[in-house]
Amino acid sequence: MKKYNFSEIEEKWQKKWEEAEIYRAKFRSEKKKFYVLEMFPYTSAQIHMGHVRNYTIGDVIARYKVMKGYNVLHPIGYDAFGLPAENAAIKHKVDPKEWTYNNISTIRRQLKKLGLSYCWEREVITCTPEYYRWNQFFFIEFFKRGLVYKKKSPANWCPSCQTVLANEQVVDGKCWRCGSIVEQKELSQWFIKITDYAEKLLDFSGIKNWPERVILMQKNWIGKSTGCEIVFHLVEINQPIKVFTTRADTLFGVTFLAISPYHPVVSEIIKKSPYKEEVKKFVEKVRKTSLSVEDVLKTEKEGIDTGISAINPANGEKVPVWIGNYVLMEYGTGAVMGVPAHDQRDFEFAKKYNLPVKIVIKNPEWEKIPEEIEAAYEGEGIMVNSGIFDGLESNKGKEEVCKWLERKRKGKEAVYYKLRDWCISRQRYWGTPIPVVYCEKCGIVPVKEEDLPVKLPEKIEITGKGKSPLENVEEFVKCKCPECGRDARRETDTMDTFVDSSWYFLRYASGDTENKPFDKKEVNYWMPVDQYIGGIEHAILHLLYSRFFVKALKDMGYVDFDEPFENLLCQGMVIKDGAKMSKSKGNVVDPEEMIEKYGVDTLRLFILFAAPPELDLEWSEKGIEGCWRFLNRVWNLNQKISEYKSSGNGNDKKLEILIHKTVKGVSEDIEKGFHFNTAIAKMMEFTNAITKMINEKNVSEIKLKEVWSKFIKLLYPFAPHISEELWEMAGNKNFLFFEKWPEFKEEILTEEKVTIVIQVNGKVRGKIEVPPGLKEEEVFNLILKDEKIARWIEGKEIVKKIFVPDKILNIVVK
RNA sequence: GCCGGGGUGGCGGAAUGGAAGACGCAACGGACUUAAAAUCCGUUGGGAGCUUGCUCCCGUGAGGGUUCGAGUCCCUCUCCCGGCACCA
Repeated sequence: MKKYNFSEIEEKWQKKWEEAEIYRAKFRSEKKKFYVLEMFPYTSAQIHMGHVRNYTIGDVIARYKVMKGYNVLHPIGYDAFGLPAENAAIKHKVDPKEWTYNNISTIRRQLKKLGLSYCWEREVITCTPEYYRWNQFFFIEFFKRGLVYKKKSPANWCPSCQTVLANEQVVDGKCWRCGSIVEQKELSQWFIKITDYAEKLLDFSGIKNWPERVILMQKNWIGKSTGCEIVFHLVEINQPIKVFTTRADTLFGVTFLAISPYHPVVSEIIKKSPYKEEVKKFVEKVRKTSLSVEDVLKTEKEGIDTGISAINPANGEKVPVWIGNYVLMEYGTGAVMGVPAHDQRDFEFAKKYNLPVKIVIKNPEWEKIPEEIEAAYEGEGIMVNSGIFDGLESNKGKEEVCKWLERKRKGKEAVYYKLRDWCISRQRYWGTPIPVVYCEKCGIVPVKEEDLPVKLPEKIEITGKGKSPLENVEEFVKCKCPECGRDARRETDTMDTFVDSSWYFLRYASGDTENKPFDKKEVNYWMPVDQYIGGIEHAILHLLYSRFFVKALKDMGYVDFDEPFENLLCQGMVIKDGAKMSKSKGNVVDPEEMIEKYGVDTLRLFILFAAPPELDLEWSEKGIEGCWRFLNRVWNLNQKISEYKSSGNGNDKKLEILIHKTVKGVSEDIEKGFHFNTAIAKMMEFTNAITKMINEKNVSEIKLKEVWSKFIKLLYPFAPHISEELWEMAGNKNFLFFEKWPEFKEEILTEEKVTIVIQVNGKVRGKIEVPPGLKEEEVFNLILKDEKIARWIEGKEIVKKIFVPDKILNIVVK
């Protein structure tokens, strides 16, 4: 008997598939399409098990959908710009481009080894001028419509390296390379106005099936809150100041105002404050401290009395104005009303500085208003000490106070979002140059469309010192103003790589990309992506930015749909010994080694079988051996079947039911939630059962061969190489890829016999084999003859019987 | 703190409110072999009983509830994982 020689088989079919170009996607408007997409790999390293899992899931779906008759698009590309290339350049003196392309060729070779059904002709590499040119094009389109703008914003700055650091390069508030304390430095940076789309991004009605948690995470990230904008009056400065609150019902409990050290009015306050020096010192101190997340949390609430006072518009009361380090400038109005009795932060602040606590909402659990409280009461209640609003429910009070203020022109209803504009400036080399020119006369001028792309200069020196590597490239910086033609300077910031990944899926979906970002007609045909697959780590940024891009492009008339990804599957991590695979833990399993040892089909099968896609997958060498054994059994069974001779046909019907059951099970497992693990289990059950039947020699060879060829088709999306080989061995000349997925008939599934479970008082007391479709009475009469069951009913009063046809009979006795 | 998700054999994991533990791994027994590996055939949640292949009891984090019947639905608690977090 010939042994299962996986390496020979896999090499053979990968070559044949490539030669026949079977995966090339074609635009065919009359055919129903299916777009399967996996998040493209970052070109910083080799392929790891996480990628194998991601791409295998996509590949099964793609192959299955083709067999189901869809016109499938299944592309791949490389996320090729970004920091790692530049870091490698600094560390090992290699050219970022060379480094990136080396990695790409490794990754491409690995992907091909995995036997994935990609349309390679559509490969996208984001660091090519052919691609990033369109990043620049869209930037300018956005610019024209006021969707990009420049503003000062703090950036992480390492004073020793003299460079800007990305958030991930700041470790414990220190520079990852030299360990100096990272400072915040105000830099003028480019922003995309994603906040204009906050409301549209909160609308998920165009999405069919995303994990609930991803939608939730996006909603929280956007963070819409409806409340009231209230105008206080600053007495000594004689100007108004706005605060935002979601609890206008607590307005009468305000005992101070707290404003952010970054608030524009601070300079005015310093001028008028009786404690000028102290206030100035405090503000400077706060502004110096690092803004990293951990630090902010650790920082204790601190503030300083400015000596300035404000008038509460509700009751004309004068309250002190403080500057507080806990007031964010980036959210709301940069100033908050302090209500210690009903806000825990304000409470802590008030306790620390001995500010009064005034209760204006009565907790229903209180019998009377307490003299003192130990914590703020943030719940609902009845309004007290609130003038005309006394006795009103706080819930209603929120709106009533707001309306009342509106009539007095001292406030209005307002909506605020946590979402901030998207900073796309990177003071880095390896990215898309921002296509803008600075002219002394004309100011900020976008590069003309016909002059795109603004090419990234090659072979430049990257030291990691100084602001941006591009600033030192004279030929790049020096240019002419597109408007007036005078000497001008080029922008040296490059774009965030999230810009690249916000529309790559549109580029894939376009056959013709010669002189345009994509072909509208083709993109409208293929899009939206029917199934997107990737890691949960992109739940917010990448997915939100892509949604924004598509919505903005729709508004600009480039596309006709408004969601990029209709269905999303977030696959779990591949872990070993309970931890994510990583070099530092030394628990990495190299996919290529596994392919060498067991073959791709076995690797794919194991990775699909070991856990459902959305759960973490524990790597197990023993587990992969189990899948290896399964494929060998399939291989050996195939030989047995090809040599099988028998005239018996007693089990033909049973075999027919078995294959229909398997087809149904596998199809449904794929359809509802991609339960590949149970689909594979069903195929294993099938082979176990068919083995027995072959040994019994009671099936006809015609039936056996017919059923077996259906099974090979089921196996194909999971283990395509071996399936294709078996298919050919059976004498077929065509590729399995173009075969129709087997169908099942429900009526064949009605078996000759069903097992009815007999329960007495809900406990299983027996089971009987009967022909299907028996009535309750018939079943009951049968069990009376069955001693084992009957003795549980004997001498008891039958209260009632519950009967589920062909399934269960439960007899309730007393 | 807030918001999600989840606790099922020795392990990975199955179970439209209807036989808990499919399938795989590990383990054990047997066949083949001089022997081992590989392969094939069995057994395998825990406990008790005897006539040794059958009977009964217990069992899905803990406690309660709904139901003829709960891993599944409801309530309380507990532990684990993930996200967010001075967002006014």
